[in-house]
Amino acid sequence: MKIATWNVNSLKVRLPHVLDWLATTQADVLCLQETKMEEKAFPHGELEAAGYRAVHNGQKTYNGVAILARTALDEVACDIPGFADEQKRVLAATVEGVRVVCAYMPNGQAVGADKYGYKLRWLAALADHLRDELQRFPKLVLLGDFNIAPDDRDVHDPEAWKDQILCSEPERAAFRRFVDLGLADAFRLFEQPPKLYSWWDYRQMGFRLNRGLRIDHILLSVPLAAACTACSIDKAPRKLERPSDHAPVIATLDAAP
DNA sequence: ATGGCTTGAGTGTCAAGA
Repeated sequence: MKIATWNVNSLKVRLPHVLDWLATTQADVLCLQETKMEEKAFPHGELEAAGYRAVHNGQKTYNGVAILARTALDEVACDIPGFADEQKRVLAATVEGVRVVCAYMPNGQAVGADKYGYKLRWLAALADHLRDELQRFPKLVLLGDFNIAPDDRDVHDPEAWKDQILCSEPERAAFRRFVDLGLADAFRLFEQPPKLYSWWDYRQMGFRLNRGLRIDHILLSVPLAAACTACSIDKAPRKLERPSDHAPVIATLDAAP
C-alpha cells in the first residue's frame, strides 16, 4: 500500500495537480489538507473518474481534510471526540485494515499568541484521543500537515527559527508525545538526502533557495512501521505552475498481513 | 521593516497561512 499526505492549499485550485500526481504515483491512499471548501463543492465526480473514492470533512474558506482511496473507506469519523472545535481539521477512516487519521494541525501564528494556546490544547486533545484509538486499531497511521518541524534537521536555518512558531520546544514536545504513543516518523526510518523539506514560503524565492521546513509527516504504529519499506518527499509538484506551498509525502507499506 | 506571496471572500481590501 502506498499512502500519502499533501496540503493542497485549496483543492479547487489544485485539483489538476492532484489528479496528475495520483496518475503518476498510483498512490492507494491520499490524505489532503486545506481543501478550503464545503462538501457540496467537493469534486467527487472527477476523483471517481480517476479511480478514487473520497470522504471529506470540510468548511468554507479555511481548513478542510479529505481521504482519497482506491478501495472502500469504512468507519469514517470526523474531528476529535470530546474536543469542542469549529475548525474542520481531522478525518479518520479504515482502509484495508489500516486506520488512517488525516490531520491538519493548527498553525499557531506566533509563540504566545491565542492561536498558539489553541494549537497546544488541540495537540494534547489529539494525542489523548489517539492513545485510545491505538487500542482499537493497532494498525494506525497519523499523517498530515503537523505544522511542527520536529528537530533542527527539519529547518533550513535553525538559528533563525529557534523558538519560533513551528519550531518551539512545546510544539516539539507535542510531536514527541505522538512518537511516545508508539508512532514512528516514517521519513526518519530511512536514510534521507540532507536539507529535504515539505514546505517552502511562496515569498522571497523560498523554494528556489530551498528555504524550507519539514512539517508534513507520516507517523506509523509499530506493526505498520515494521511493514514500511520506503518514505520520501516528492518535490516535483512544487515546481509546477501555481503550486501548493507544500509537497506531498509518501510511504510504502508491505502488503497487509 | 509585520513586509515579502497565495487563496478566498467579494469588488476594495483584508484575514490567514507558516
